[in-house]
Amino acid sequence: MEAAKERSSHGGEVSEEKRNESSAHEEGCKEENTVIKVKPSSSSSSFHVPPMGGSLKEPDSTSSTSRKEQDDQLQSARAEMGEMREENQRLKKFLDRMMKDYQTLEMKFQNQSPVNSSEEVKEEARETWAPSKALKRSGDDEAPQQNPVKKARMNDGCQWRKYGQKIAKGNPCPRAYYRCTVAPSCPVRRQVQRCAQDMTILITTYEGTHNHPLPMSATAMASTTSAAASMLLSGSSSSSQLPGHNSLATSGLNYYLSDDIKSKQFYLPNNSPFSSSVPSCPTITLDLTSAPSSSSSTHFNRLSSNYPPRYSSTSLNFSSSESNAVSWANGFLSYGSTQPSYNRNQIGNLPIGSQIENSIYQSYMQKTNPTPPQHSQQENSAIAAATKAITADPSFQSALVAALSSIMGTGGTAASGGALGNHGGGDNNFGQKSRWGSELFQAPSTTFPASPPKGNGCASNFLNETQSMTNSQPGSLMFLPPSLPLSTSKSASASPSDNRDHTN
DNA sequence: CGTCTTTGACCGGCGC
DNA sequence: GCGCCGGTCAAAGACG
Repeated sequence: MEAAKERSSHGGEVSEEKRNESSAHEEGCKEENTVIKVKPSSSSSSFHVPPMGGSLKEPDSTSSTSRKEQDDQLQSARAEMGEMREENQRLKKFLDRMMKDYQTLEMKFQNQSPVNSSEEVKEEARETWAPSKALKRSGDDEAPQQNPVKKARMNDGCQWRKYGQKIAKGNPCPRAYYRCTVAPSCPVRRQVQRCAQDMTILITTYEGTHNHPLPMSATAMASTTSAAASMLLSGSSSSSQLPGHNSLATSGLNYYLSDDIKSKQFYLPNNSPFSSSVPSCPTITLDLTSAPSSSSSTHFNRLSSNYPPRYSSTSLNFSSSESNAVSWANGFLSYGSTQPSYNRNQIGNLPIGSQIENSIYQSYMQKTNPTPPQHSQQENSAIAAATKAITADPSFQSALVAALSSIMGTGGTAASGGALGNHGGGDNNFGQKSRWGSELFQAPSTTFPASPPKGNGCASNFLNETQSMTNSQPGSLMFLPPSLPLSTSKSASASPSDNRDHTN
Protein backbone atom coordinates (compact mmCIF):
# COMPACT_ATOMS: atom_id res chain seq x y z
CA MET A 1 0.00 0.00 0.00
CA GLU A 2 2.62 2.37 1.02
CA ALA A 3 4.71 1.24 -1.80
CA ALA A 4 1.90 2.05 -4.05
CA LYS A 5 1.59 5.41 -2.48
CA GLU A 6 5.19 5.95 -2.81
CA ARG A 7 5.11 4.96 -6.34
CA SER A 8 2.28 7.23 -7.00
CA SER A 9 4.02 10.02 -5.28
CA HIS A 10 7.08 9.31 -7.29
CA GLY A 11 5.04 9.29 -10.32
CA GLY A 12 3.69 12.57 -9.26
CA GLU A 13 7.09 13.97 -8.97
CA VAL A 14 8.15 12.64 -12.19
CA SER A 15 5.17 13.83 -13.99
CA GLU A 16 5.47 17.14 -12.36
CA GLU A 17 9.02 17.41 -13.37
CA LYS A 18 8.10 16.39 -16.77
CA ARG A 19 5.47 18.97 -16.81
CA ASN A 20 7.88 21.54 -15.72
CA GLU A 21 10.34 20.40 -18.19
CA SER A 22 7.93 20.29 -21.00
CA SER A 23 6.50 23.58 -20.07
CA ALA A 24 9.93 25.00 -19.94
CA HIS A 25 10.53 23.47 -23.22
CA GLU A 26 7.37 24.89 -24.57
CA GLU A 27 8.33 28.20 -23.27
CA GLY A 28 11.55 27.84 -25.02
CA CYS A 29 9.71 26.93 -28.11
CA LYS A 30 7.43 29.81 -27.69
CA GLU A 31 10.30 32.04 -27.29
CA GLU A 32 11.81 30.61 -30.33
CA ASN A 33 8.59 30.91 -32.12
CA THR A 34 8.19 34.35 -30.86
CA VAL A 35 11.50 35.21 -32.19
CA ILE A 36 10.56 33.87 -35.48
CA LYS A 37 7.26 35.56 -35.49
CA VAL A 38 8.53 38.77 -34.25
CA LYS A 39 11.52 38.90 -36.33
CA PRO A 40 9.95 39.76 -39.64
CA SER A 41 7.47 42.09 -38.17
CA SER A 42 9.48 43.92 -35.63
CA SER A 43 13.01 43.78 -36.56
CA SER A 44 13.11 44.68 -39.78
CA SER A 45 13.84 47.24 -41.99
CA SER A 46 10.85 46.30 -43.95
CA PHE A 47 8.89 48.21 -41.45
CA HIS A 48 11.58 50.60 -41.11
CA VAL A 49 10.87 51.83 -44.46
CA PRO A 50 8.54 54.55 -43.65
CA PRO A 51 9.25 56.21 -46.87
CA MET A 52 7.61 53.35 -48.59
CA GLY A 53 4.31 53.54 -46.87
CA GLY A 54 4.43 57.22 -46.63
CA SER A 55 5.15 57.76 -50.18
CA LEU A 56 2.53 55.34 -51.27
CA LYS A 57 0.00 57.10 -49.32
CA GLU A 58 0.86 60.35 -50.77
CA PRO A 59 -0.02 60.40 -54.36
CA ASP A 60 0.24 64.09 -54.49
CA SER A 61 3.81 63.80 -55.39
CA THR A 62 3.08 63.00 -58.95
CA SER A 63 6.37 63.60 -60.48
CA SER A 64 8.17 60.83 -62.30
CA THR A 65 11.05 61.12 -59.94
CA SER A 66 8.85 60.33 -57.08
CA ARG A 67 7.54 57.29 -58.90
CA LYS A 68 11.05 56.16 -59.49
CA GLU A 69 11.75 56.61 -55.88
CA GLN A 70 8.71 54.59 -55.07
CA ASP A 71 9.81 51.82 -57.37
CA ASP A 72 13.22 51.83 -55.85
CA GLN A 73 11.76 51.70 -52.44
CA LEU A 74 9.48 48.90 -53.44
CA GLN A 75 12.31 46.95 -54.86
CA SER A 76 14.46 47.49 -51.89
CA ALA A 77 11.61 46.58 -49.67
CA ARG A 78 11.05 43.37 -51.63
CA ALA A 79 14.68 42.57 -51.45
CA GLU A 80 14.59 43.05 -47.74
CA MET A 81 11.52 40.93 -47.54
CA GLY A 82 13.36 38.20 -49.36
CA GLU A 83 16.24 38.46 -47.00
CA MET A 84 13.88 38.28 -44.13
CA ARG A 85 12.30 35.18 -45.55
CA GLU A 86 15.66 33.57 -45.81
CA GLU A 87 16.49 34.54 -42.34
CA ASN A 88 13.19 33.26 -41.20
CA GLN A 89 13.85 29.97 -42.85
CA ARG A 90 17.22 29.77 -41.25
CA LEU A 91 15.67 30.39 -37.93
CA LYS A 92 13.09 27.77 -38.58
CA LYS A 93 15.75 25.29 -39.42
CA PHE A 94 17.59 26.24 -36.32
CA LEU A 95 14.49 25.74 -34.31
CA ASP A 96 13.89 22.38 -35.89
CA ARG A 97 17.36 21.35 -35.06
CA MET A 98 16.97 22.46 -31.52
CA MET A 99 13.72 20.63 -31.27
CA LYS A 100 15.33 17.49 -32.52
CA ASP A 101 18.14 17.89 -30.07
CA TYR A 102 15.71 18.38 -27.33
CA GLN A 103 13.73 15.37 -28.30
CA THR A 104 16.84 13.31 -28.46
CA LEU A 105 17.84 14.43 -25.04
CA GLU A 106 14.41 13.79 -23.78
CA MET A 107 14.44 10.32 -25.17
CA LYS A 108 17.75 9.65 -23.56
CA PHE A 109 16.55 11.00 -20.33
CA GLN A 110 13.46 8.90 -20.37
CA ASN A 111 15.36 5.79 -21.26
CA GLN A 112 18.11 6.20 -18.86
CA SER A 113 16.24 7.38 -15.91
CA PRO A 114 12.64 6.66 -16.36
CA VAL A 115 11.95 6.83 -12.70
CA ASN A 116 14.95 7.26 -10.68
CA SER A 117 17.28 9.99 -11.42
CA SER A 118 15.35 12.99 -10.48
CA GLU A 119 13.48 11.24 -7.80
CA GLU A 120 16.55 9.90 -6.29
CA VAL A 121 18.01 13.29 -6.11
CA LYS A 122 14.98 14.69 -4.50
CA GLU A 123 14.61 11.86 -2.18
CA GLU A 124 18.16 11.93 -1.13
CA ALA A 125 17.92 15.57 -0.63
CA ARG A 126 15.16 14.87 1.73
CA GLU A 127 16.66 11.97 3.47
CA THR A 128 19.94 13.49 4.27
CA TRP A 129 19.59 17.10 4.32
CA ALA A 130 16.25 17.85 5.68
CA PRO A 131 15.33 16.10 8.82
CA SER A 132 12.86 13.67 7.58
CA LYS A 133 10.74 14.24 10.57
CA ALA A 134 10.48 17.85 9.85
CA LEU A 135 9.90 17.27 6.26
CA LYS A 136 7.72 14.35 6.47
CA ARG A 137 5.79 14.95 9.52
CA SER A 138 5.47 18.59 9.93
CA GLY A 139 6.16 19.94 6.55
CA ASP A 140 9.23 21.75 7.48
CA ASP A 141 10.24 24.82 5.66
CA GLU A 142 13.44 23.20 4.67
CA ALA A 143 11.78 21.60 1.77
CA PRO A 144 8.38 22.92 1.31
CA GLN A 145 8.78 22.35 -2.34
CA GLN A 146 6.60 20.29 -4.41
CA ASN A 147 8.29 17.20 -3.14
CA PRO A 148 5.66 15.00 -1.81
CA VAL A 149 6.54 13.26 1.33
CA LYS A 150 7.95 9.89 0.74
CA LYS A 151 9.23 7.07 2.70
CA ALA A 152 12.87 6.49 2.87
CA ARG A 153 12.87 3.80 0.35
CA MET A 154 15.54 4.58 -2.04
CA ASN A 155 14.35 4.21 -5.51
CA ASP A 156 17.57 2.77 -6.62
CA GLY A 157 15.70 -0.44 -6.71
CA CYS A 158 16.32 -1.52 -3.19
CA GLN A 159 14.68 -0.73 0.05
CA TRP A 160 16.63 1.04 2.67
CA ARG A 161 15.96 1.62 6.25
CA LYS A 162 17.58 4.36 8.14
CA TYR A 163 19.26 3.14 11.25
CA GLY A 164 21.31 6.05 12.30
CA GLN A 165 22.38 9.54 11.69
CA LYS A 166 25.44 11.37 12.75
CA ILE A 167 26.91 14.72 12.26
CA ALA A 168 30.37 14.13 11.07
CA LYS A 169 33.09 16.40 12.17
CA GLY A 170 33.74 19.15 9.74
CA ASN A 171 30.48 18.81 7.98
CA PRO A 172 27.41 20.45 9.40
CA CYS A 173 25.27 18.20 7.36
CA PRO A 174 24.33 14.99 9.04
CA ARG A 175 25.33 11.72 7.61
CA ALA A 176 22.58 9.21 7.39
CA TYR A 177 23.05 5.51 7.61
CA TYR A 178 20.80 3.14 5.78
CA ARG A 179 20.54 -0.56 5.68
CA CYS A 180 19.16 -2.65 2.93
CA THR A 181 15.89 -4.14 3.95
CA VAL A 182 15.14 -6.14 0.91
CA ALA A 183 16.47 -9.15 2.72
CA PRO A 184 16.69 -9.29 6.48
CA SER A 185 20.25 -10.42 6.47
CA CYS A 186 21.44 -8.24 3.69
CA PRO A 187 24.68 -6.66 4.84
CA VAL A 188 24.60 -3.77 2.49
CA ARG A 189 24.89 -0.38 4.08
CA ARG A 190 24.45 2.94 2.57
CA GLN A 191 25.61 6.31 3.71
CA VAL A 192 24.21 9.50 2.46
CA GLN A 193 25.75 12.80 3.21
CA ARG A 194 25.58 16.20 1.78
CA CYS A 195 28.70 17.88 0.70
CA ALA A 196 29.81 20.57 3.06
CA GLN A 197 31.13 22.69 0.27
CA ASP A 198 28.26 22.34 -2.01
CA MET A 199 25.02 21.56 -0.31
CA THR A 200 23.50 20.53 -3.53
CA ILE A 201 25.78 17.59 -3.76
CA LEU A 202 24.92 14.35 -2.16
CA ILE A 203 27.42 11.71 -1.47
CA THR A 204 26.07 8.25 -1.35
CA THR A 205 28.26 5.44 -0.27
CA TYR A 206 27.40 1.83 -0.58
CA GLU A 207 29.10 -0.85 1.36
CA GLY A 208 28.71 -4.54 1.16
CA THR A 209 27.05 -6.87 -1.19
CA HIS A 210 23.46 -7.76 -1.49
CA ASN A 211 22.83 -11.34 -0.64
CA HIS A 212 19.55 -11.40 -2.38
CA PRO A 213 18.30 -11.01 -5.87
CA LEU A 214 17.81 -7.49 -6.90
CA PRO A 215 14.72 -6.02 -8.35
CA MET A 216 14.73 -5.49 -12.00
CA SER A 217 15.08 -1.80 -11.69
CA ALA A 218 18.04 -2.20 -9.44
CA THR A 219 19.69 -4.61 -11.75
CA ALA A 220 19.12 -2.37 -14.65
CA MET A 221 20.55 0.50 -12.80
CA ALA A 222 23.56 -1.39 -11.73
CA SER A 223 24.04 -2.30 -15.29
CA THR A 224 23.69 1.25 -16.36
CA THR A 225 26.13 2.57 -13.90
CA SER A 226 28.68 -0.07 -14.42
CA ALA A 227 28.43 0.44 -18.09
CA ALA A 228 29.03 4.09 -17.64
CA ALA A 229 31.96 3.42 -15.48
CA SER A 230 33.23 0.98 -17.90
CA MET A 231 32.94 3.45 -20.63
CA LEU A 232 34.79 5.99 -18.70
CA LEU A 233 37.54 3.78 -17.64
CA SER A 234 38.17 1.55 -20.48
CA GLY A 235 36.80 3.46 -23.29
CA SER A 236 34.59 0.61 -24.01
CA SER A 237 31.10 1.46 -24.88
CA SER A 238 29.83 -1.97 -24.25
CA SER A 239 27.31 -2.31 -21.58
CA SER A 240 27.43 -5.21 -19.30
CA GLN A 241 26.57 -5.68 -15.78
CA LEU A 242 29.16 -6.06 -13.25
CA PRO A 243 29.13 -9.63 -12.25
CA GLY A 244 27.84 -9.78 -8.81
CA HIS A 245 27.93 -6.12 -8.63
CA ASN A 246 24.77 -5.42 -6.92
CA SER A 247 25.43 -2.02 -5.81
CA LEU A 248 23.05 0.50 -6.96
CA ALA A 249 23.86 3.84 -8.01
CA THR A 250 21.37 5.96 -9.61
CA SER A 251 21.45 6.38 -13.23
CA GLY A 252 24.19 8.42 -14.51
CA LEU A 253 27.83 8.29 -14.66
CA ASN A 254 29.81 6.65 -12.02
CA TYR A 255 33.30 7.69 -11.63
CA TYR A 256 34.99 4.72 -10.33
CA LEU A 257 37.53 5.42 -7.76
CA SER A 258 38.18 1.98 -6.73
CA ASP A 259 41.27 0.59 -5.29
CA ASP A 260 42.00 -2.93 -4.54
CA ILE A 261 39.44 -2.92 -1.95
CA LYS A 262 36.78 -0.70 -3.01
CA SER A 263 35.31 0.46 -6.08
CA LYS A 264 33.99 3.89 -5.80
CA GLN A 265 31.59 5.28 -8.14
CA PHE A 266 31.51 8.94 -8.29
CA TYR A 267 28.14 9.46 -9.51
CA LEU A 268 27.35 12.62 -11.23
CA PRO A 269 23.84 12.61 -12.39
CA ASN A 270 24.01 15.75 -14.24
CA ASN A 271 26.25 18.22 -15.76
CA SER A 272 28.57 15.57 -16.64
CA PRO A 273 29.43 15.37 -20.22
CA PHE A 274 28.31 11.81 -20.16
CA SER A 275 25.24 12.09 -18.18
CA SER A 276 21.84 12.60 -19.36
CA SER A 277 19.82 15.51 -18.36
CA VAL A 278 18.89 15.19 -14.79
CA PRO A 279 17.66 17.86 -12.53
CA SER A 280 19.77 19.71 -10.23
CA CYS A 281 21.24 17.93 -7.34
CA PRO A 282 24.42 16.17 -8.15
CA THR A 283 25.04 12.98 -6.35
CA ILE A 284 28.21 11.14 -5.77
CA THR A 285 27.95 7.51 -5.23
CA LEU A 286 30.78 5.77 -3.60
CA ASP A 287 30.22 2.21 -4.31
CA LEU A 288 32.03 0.10 -1.81
CA THR A 289 30.19 -2.99 -2.61
CA SER A 290 31.58 -6.18 -3.77
CA ALA A 291 30.93 -9.75 -4.33
CA PRO A 292 30.75 -11.70 -1.18
CA SER A 293 33.84 -13.27 0.01
CA SER A 294 34.04 -15.75 2.74
CA SER A 295 37.73 -15.66 2.71
CA SER A 296 39.52 -13.92 5.43
CA SER A 297 42.53 -13.50 3.34
CA THR A 298 43.52 -10.21 2.01
CA HIS A 299 42.25 -8.85 -1.16
CA PHE A 300 45.50 -9.26 -2.69
CA ASN A 301 45.50 -12.83 -1.92
CA ARG A 302 42.14 -13.24 -3.34
CA LEU A 303 42.68 -11.08 -6.23
CA SER A 304 45.95 -12.44 -7.12
CA SER A 305 44.71 -15.91 -7.05
CA ASN A 306 41.56 -15.16 -8.81
CA TYR A 307 42.61 -12.59 -11.24
CA PRO A 308 46.13 -12.92 -12.24
CA PRO A 309 45.63 -10.73 -15.26
CA ARG A 310 45.41 -7.77 -13.03
CA TYR A 311 49.10 -7.65 -12.86
CA SER A 312 49.52 -7.60 -16.47
CA SER A 313 50.99 -4.56 -17.94
CA THR A 314 47.71 -3.58 -19.38
CA SER A 315 45.86 -3.46 -16.19
CA LEU A 316 45.31 -0.37 -14.23
CA ASN A 317 48.35 0.53 -12.45
CA PHE A 318 48.29 2.85 -9.55
CA SER A 319 51.48 1.80 -8.20
CA SER A 320 52.33 5.31 -7.48
CA SER A 321 55.03 7.69 -7.39
CA GLU A 322 58.20 7.22 -9.12
CA SER A 323 57.43 7.05 -12.69
CA ASN A 324 54.31 8.93 -12.05
CA ALA A 325 53.10 8.21 -15.40
CA VAL A 326 49.50 8.80 -15.87
CA SER A 327 48.54 7.20 -18.98
CA TRP A 328 45.26 6.96 -20.62
CA ALA A 329 47.02 6.06 -23.67
CA ASN A 330 45.81 2.57 -23.85
CA GLY A 331 42.71 3.07 -21.96
CA PHE A 332 44.26 2.31 -18.66
CA LEU A 333 45.48 4.46 -15.99
CA SER A 334 49.00 3.99 -15.14
CA TYR A 335 49.73 5.56 -11.90
CA GLY A 336 53.33 5.31 -11.36
CA SER A 337 54.95 2.03 -11.42
CA THR A 338 57.71 1.18 -9.16
CA GLN A 339 56.67 2.35 -5.84
CA PRO A 340 57.22 -0.25 -3.24
CA SER A 341 54.19 -1.88 -1.92
CA TYR A 342 53.59 0.47 0.85
CA ASN A 343 50.59 0.02 2.97
CA ARG A 344 49.80 -3.08 1.25
CA ASN A 345 48.99 -4.83 4.38
CA GLN A 346 46.46 -2.34 5.37
CA ILE A 347 44.22 -3.38 2.69
CA GLY A 348 43.67 -6.74 4.07
CA ASN A 349 42.77 -5.23 7.32
CA LEU A 350 40.02 -3.18 6.02
CA PRO A 351 36.78 -4.36 7.41
CA ILE A 352 35.08 -4.08 4.15
CA GLY A 353 38.07 -5.14 2.33
CA SER A 354 37.23 -8.69 2.74
CA GLN A 355 33.98 -8.25 1.03
CA ILE A 356 34.64 -5.80 -1.60
CA GLU A 357 35.91 -5.44 -4.95
CA ASN A 358 35.93 -8.75 -6.58
CA SER A 359 33.03 -8.03 -8.70
CA ILE A 360 34.25 -4.66 -9.67
CA TYR A 361 37.60 -5.90 -10.46
CA GLN A 362 36.24 -8.83 -12.28
CA SER A 363 34.02 -6.68 -14.32
CA TYR A 364 36.67 -4.27 -14.99
CA MET A 365 39.08 -6.83 -16.05
CA GLN A 366 36.57 -8.34 -18.29
CA LYS A 367 36.15 -5.06 -19.90
CA THR A 368 39.69 -4.13 -20.09
CA ASN A 369 42.02 -6.99 -20.33
CA PRO A 370 40.41 -8.83 -23.12
CA THR A 371 40.92 -5.97 -25.39
CA PRO A 372 43.53 -3.65 -24.13
CA PRO A 373 45.62 -3.52 -27.21
CA GLN A 374 42.60 -2.87 -29.26
CA HIS A 375 42.08 0.57 -28.01
CA SER A 376 42.49 2.69 -30.96
CA GLN A 377 43.99 6.06 -30.84
CA GLN A 378 40.63 7.41 -31.48
CA GLU A 379 39.32 5.77 -28.40
CA ASN A 380 42.22 6.96 -26.45
CA SER A 381 41.79 10.45 -27.54
CA ALA A 382 38.15 10.17 -26.76
CA ILE A 383 39.00 9.00 -23.31
CA ALA A 384 41.41 11.79 -22.87
CA ALA A 385 38.84 14.23 -24.07
CA ALA A 386 36.28 12.75 -21.81
CA THR A 387 38.62 12.91 -18.92
CA LYS A 388 39.39 16.45 -19.63
CA ALA A 389 35.78 17.33 -20.01
CA ILE A 390 34.87 15.61 -16.83
CA THR A 391 37.55 17.15 -14.80
CA ALA A 392 36.78 20.49 -16.24
CA ASP A 393 33.20 20.23 -15.32
CA PRO A 394 32.51 22.43 -12.32
CA SER A 395 29.90 20.04 -11.14
CA PHE A 396 32.30 17.26 -11.20
CA GLN A 397 34.73 19.34 -9.30
CA SER A 398 32.21 20.06 -6.67
CA ALA A 399 31.23 16.48 -6.62
CA LEU A 400 34.75 15.42 -6.25
CA VAL A 401 35.21 17.82 -3.46
CA ALA A 402 32.45 16.08 -1.71
CA ALA A 403 33.71 12.69 -2.53
CA LEU A 404 37.18 13.41 -1.40
CA SER A 405 35.87 14.92 1.70
CA SER A 406 33.85 11.88 2.31
CA ILE A 407 36.69 9.57 1.78
CA MET A 408 39.46 11.40 3.40
CA GLY A 409 37.70 13.13 6.11
CA THR A 410 34.80 15.29 6.56
CA GLY A 411 34.35 18.70 5.23
CA GLY A 412 37.49 18.67 3.32
CA THR A 413 39.52 18.80 6.41
CA ALA A 414 41.14 15.52 6.37
CA ALA A 415 42.45 15.37 2.95
CA SER A 416 45.94 15.91 4.00
CA GLY A 417 46.05 13.36 6.69
CA GLY A 418 48.96 11.15 7.20
CA ALA A 419 48.33 9.39 4.03
CA LEU A 420 48.86 12.45 2.04
CA GLY A 421 51.79 12.98 4.10
CA ASN A 422 53.86 15.89 3.27
CA HIS A 423 51.10 18.28 2.84
CA GLY A 424 50.68 19.20 6.33
CA GLY A 425 48.27 18.85 9.07
CA GLY A 426 45.29 16.90 8.31
CA ASP A 427 42.43 15.67 10.16
CA ASN A 428 43.09 12.48 11.82
CA ASN A 429 39.80 11.26 10.79
CA PHE A 430 41.76 9.80 8.11
CA GLY A 431 42.65 6.84 10.05
CA GLN A 432 39.12 6.08 10.76
CA LYS A 433 38.15 6.85 7.32
CA SER A 434 40.47 4.24 6.15
CA ARG A 435 37.73 1.89 6.67
CA TRP A 436 36.05 3.49 3.79
CA GLY A 437 38.98 3.84 1.68
CA SER A 438 41.63 6.05 2.96
CA GLU A 439 44.16 3.83 1.38
CA LEU A 440 43.08 5.36 -1.75
CA PHE A 441 44.98 8.37 -0.87
CA GLN A 442 47.95 6.93 0.62
CA ALA A 443 49.74 7.43 -2.50
CA PRO A 444 52.79 9.52 -2.12
CA SER A 445 52.16 13.13 -1.98
CA THR A 446 54.01 13.69 -5.11
CA THR A 447 51.43 11.87 -6.99
CA PHE A 448 48.43 12.89 -5.13
CA PRO A 449 48.11 16.55 -4.59
CA ALA A 450 47.27 17.59 -1.18
CA SER A 451 44.01 19.07 -0.64
CA PRO A 452 43.89 22.44 0.86
CA PRO A 453 42.75 22.91 4.34
CA LYS A 454 39.23 23.34 5.25
CA GLY A 455 36.83 25.03 3.15
CA ASN A 456 35.94 25.22 -0.39
CA GLY A 457 37.85 23.75 -3.07
CA CYS A 458 39.63 21.12 -1.20
CA ALA A 459 39.41 19.08 -4.25
CA SER A 460 38.96 21.88 -6.59
CA ASN A 461 42.56 22.64 -6.46
CA PHE A 462 43.20 19.08 -6.81
CA LEU A 463 41.02 19.00 -9.78
CA ASN A 464 42.59 21.98 -11.23
CA GLU A 465 45.82 20.28 -10.90
CA THR A 466 44.62 17.05 -12.18
CA GLN A 467 43.11 18.71 -15.09
CA SER A 468 46.37 19.92 -16.22
CA MET A 469 47.98 16.76 -15.18
CA THR A 470 45.72 14.87 -17.36
CA ASN A 471 47.25 16.44 -20.28
CA SER A 472 50.69 17.25 -19.38
CA GLN A 473 52.08 16.41 -16.11
CA PRO A 474 53.44 13.00 -15.85
CA GLY A 475 52.96 11.26 -12.67
CA SER A 476 50.04 13.12 -11.55
CA LEU A 477 46.96 11.46 -10.62
CA MET A 478 43.78 12.19 -12.24
CA PHE A 479 40.50 12.13 -10.59
CA LEU A 480 40.79 8.44 -10.56
CA PRO A 481 43.01 7.98 -7.64
CA PRO A 482 44.66 4.83 -6.62
CA SER A 483 41.35 3.29 -6.40
CA LEU A 484 41.03 1.68 -9.66
CA PRO A 485 40.19 -1.84 -9.10
CA LEU A 486 43.18 -3.36 -10.51
CA SER A 487 46.40 -2.49 -9.04
CA THR A 488 47.02 0.18 -6.64
CA SER A 489 50.35 0.99 -5.42
CA LYS A 490 49.91 -1.85 -3.15
CA SER A 491 49.42 -4.30 -5.82
CA ALA A 492 52.17 -2.73 -7.77
CA SER A 493 51.73 -4.59 -10.90
CA ALA A 494 55.13 -3.76 -12.05
CA SER A 495 56.81 -4.85 -8.95
CA PRO A 496 57.38 -8.50 -8.41
CA SER A 497 57.92 -7.88 -4.79
CA ASP A 498 54.43 -6.68 -4.54
CA ASN A 499 53.12 -9.97 -5.52
CA ARG A 500 54.58 -11.45 -2.49
CA ASP A 501 51.60 -10.59 -0.50
CA HIS A 502 49.33 -11.70 -3.17
CA THR A 503 50.56 -15.14 -2.98
CA ASN A 504 50.96 -15.36 0.70
C1' DC B 1 -0.72 -2.30 15.00
C1' DG B 2 3.09 -2.41 11.97
C1' DT B 3 6.59 0.20 10.01
C1' DC B 4 9.68 3.76 9.96
C1' DT B 5 12.37 7.73 11.75
C1' DT B 6 14.61 9.99 15.38
C1' DT B 7 18.08 10.36 18.69
C1' DG B 8 20.75 9.49 22.70
C1' DA B 9 23.75 5.91 24.24
C1' DC B 10 27.12 2.62 23.49
C1' DC B 11 31.12 0.47 21.32
C1' DG B 12 35.42 0.12 19.03
C1' DG B 13 39.28 2.17 16.54
C1' DC B 14 42.66 5.57 16.46
C1' DG B 15 45.77 9.34 17.86
C1' DC B 16 48.03 11.71 21.48
C1' DG C 1 45.01 5.52 29.41
C1' DC C 2 42.17 9.03 27.77
C1' DG C 3 39.57 11.52 24.59
C1' DC C 4 37.72 11.97 20.06
C1' DC C 5 35.20 10.28 16.43
C1' DG C 6 32.49 7.35 13.42
C1' DG C 7 29.33 3.62 13.23
C1' DT C 8 25.65 1.05 15.30
C1' DC C 9 22.00 -0.08 18.55
C1' DA C 10 17.67 0.37 20.50
C1' DA C 11 13.97 2.75 22.83
C1' DA C 12 10.57 6.12 21.94
C1' DG C 13 7.57 8.48 19.11
C1' DA C 14 5.03 9.38 14.76
C1' DC C 15 2.41 8.05 10.97
C1' DG C 16 -0.84 5.50 8.06
